[in-house]
Amino acid sequence: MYESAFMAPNPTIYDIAKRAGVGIATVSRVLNGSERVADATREAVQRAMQELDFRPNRAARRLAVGGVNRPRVAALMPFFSASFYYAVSAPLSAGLIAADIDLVLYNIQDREHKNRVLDRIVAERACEGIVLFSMGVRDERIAELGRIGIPVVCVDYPQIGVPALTVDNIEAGRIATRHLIKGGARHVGLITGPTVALAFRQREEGFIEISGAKSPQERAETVTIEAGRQAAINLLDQFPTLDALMCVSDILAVGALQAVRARNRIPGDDIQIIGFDDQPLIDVIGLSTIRQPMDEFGAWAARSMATLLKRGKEQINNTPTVESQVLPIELVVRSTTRDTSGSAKKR
Amino acid sequence: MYESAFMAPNPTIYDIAKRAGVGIATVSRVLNGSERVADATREAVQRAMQELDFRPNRAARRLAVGGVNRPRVAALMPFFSASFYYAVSAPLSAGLIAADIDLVLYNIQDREHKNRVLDRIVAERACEGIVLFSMGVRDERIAELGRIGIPVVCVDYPQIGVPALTVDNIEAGRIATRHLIKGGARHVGLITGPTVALAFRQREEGFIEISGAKSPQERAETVTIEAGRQAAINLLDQFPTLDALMCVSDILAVGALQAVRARNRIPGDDIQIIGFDDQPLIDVIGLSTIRQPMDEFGAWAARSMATLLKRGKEQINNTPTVESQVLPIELVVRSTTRDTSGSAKKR
DNA sequence: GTCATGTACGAAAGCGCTTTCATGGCGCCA
DNA sequence: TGGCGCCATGAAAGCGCTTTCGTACATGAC
Repeated sequence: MYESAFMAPNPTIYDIAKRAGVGIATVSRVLNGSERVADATREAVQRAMQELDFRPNRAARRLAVGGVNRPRVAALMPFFSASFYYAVSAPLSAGLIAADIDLVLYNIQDREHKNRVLDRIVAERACEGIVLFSMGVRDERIAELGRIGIPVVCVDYPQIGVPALTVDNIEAGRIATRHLIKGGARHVGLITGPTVALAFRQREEGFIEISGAKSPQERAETVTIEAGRQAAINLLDQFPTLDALMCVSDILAVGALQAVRARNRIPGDDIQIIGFDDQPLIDVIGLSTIRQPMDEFGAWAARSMATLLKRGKEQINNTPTVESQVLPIELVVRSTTRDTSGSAKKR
Repeated sequence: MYESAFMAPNPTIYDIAKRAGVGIATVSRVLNGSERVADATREAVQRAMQELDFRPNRAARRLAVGGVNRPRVAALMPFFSASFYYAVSAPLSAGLIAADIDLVLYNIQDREHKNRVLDRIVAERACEGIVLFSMGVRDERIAELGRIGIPVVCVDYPQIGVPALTVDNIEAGRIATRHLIKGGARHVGLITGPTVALAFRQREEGFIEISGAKSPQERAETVTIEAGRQAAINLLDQFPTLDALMCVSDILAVGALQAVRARNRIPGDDIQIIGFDDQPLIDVIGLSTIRQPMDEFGAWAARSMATLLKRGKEQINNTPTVESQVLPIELVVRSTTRDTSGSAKKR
């Protein structure tokens, strides 16, 4: 396991009782702040607890008090994607609360971290369900989750044998690229993001499909405005004829926007820029983008989990009750691209 | 308690075993996907589970498997404040993960919801610690939390007897208002937000202190761009001489910005606008604002919790080890106000 | 000094599950 | 046909805590 350095087994109330020379009932009373304990005794117990670095076992406690067995689902989401974070987790949280399910949130930092978290969840039976956002998972683990009856759903990432909600990111990449070209672009460039995210890789794929593999591209290693700006600067300086930029995320696009302005070029006029997601505030910035329904991601995950948890037994019977879905995306034309087709939504 | 309608006590594996005519060990094996069960038996057990709507008790399970006793802290944060949400919970989550503490997130919808959640946490010993964001709590409950040894910290909201991290929102309100006046404003208006948030009320208070109680004001009932826009429209139409707007949140200010433009007035020129928080992307929008260090809010909460949990025993001894702090705020002048004092930060 | 009253505390019985260990039935080889 | 081993299964022992119940002792009234 991946536990703290010194695996000294936690002391129990028996250890405390022995050390303090009292019975376990008394230790328990001290633990729960009961009045009916002599001061001297209480102090002795507290000293013992301190010396042994005692910390009560929550599971045992709950078992004993008979606390309600409220289900708990773990949401694993990548740390890098700020845009996702709020838009998705707010409705997720709201939906789960409505279904009386607790949400344990894990901001996954990297692949190794993800594996650790999953291992723990399995080993400790820490949660009744798992929502995976925008990431890959080793199949064996998923299988194991299924075997011990922990339902899993994926969002923004397909996983065999698991209900998933996704959008067609390849198509989204195509649409964005075509839009730029229809708007008159002759030389389009790509700013892409960390390869961990399948969505980014797929948007990239759609882009290349339309614009050709030799189109200039730059990869931002983080999804930040600064990284987007830097990538755009590189691209712009290296390829002066560039007249359009597709960025695989709005945040990167905002950085690109700044870079373009810094180079005294006019966004939407002599150079087009498009992003992805349509995250909050992007509209007021005026960035054209491909919208994906991020709040629906969260809401769907909450609904699906509630369903799966409710009929946990059918799940055991291999009768999945939640279907995978592919949500439509939408081109949103604002001021950083030229609107050519009358069909595109103008905002 | 606040449990599901029909409080039929959950069936246990004994009930299942009896119904299926097997021993509890077999039920357990089925539950854990063990191979060593005859198909017929497995099916019988599954049927019984289904019929009785069995769902395993997590606490018992964890007790039995001896899962590690990783501490768990609950974060209660209000639903309305999108700006807060990401900026604060990302570093909180990161900090807690680093300390190997699980984060259970509750998006609090209203006062009643908050009370319910707190009651449950106390009754079920669901968490080892609690972080309260931007909200009020009945004192008795806080006291009770202390008695059973659950540490509490507050962020963006002071609470007697609890370490808290706050900013001086009254002073922030004063600073913003003075800045507008120094920039030449003769007639300043206020757009404030839901009264649940103490921070809003305090910024309002600072505003009134400087500008006088009879200054025009409008209250947005939600913290959304649209609500801010509407409030600004009302104000602008009702008071044509208004030449500055203080909005208690950036989001409201963005709405106000749109309203101002819609009325063909020039932000930063014939009408100044200032917001609060300096949330992500606000800089690229160019809004002047009072920055509060939101990521420090989350980081502090994580650090404090880790400390408090580590020395849970001193806590019992009433030796608090975490001190309350008041963080400095900062005026950030951008394009929607006039920069008069050379001291203000220009971005 | 006796008896009622109270108070501090320990023994022990669970809470619902996992897991080890023992058992009985069965197929298989000699 | 006897003996062997294997497999499915049940009995029972915990996991660490809370809580009831009863005991021992101290206190007060008479």
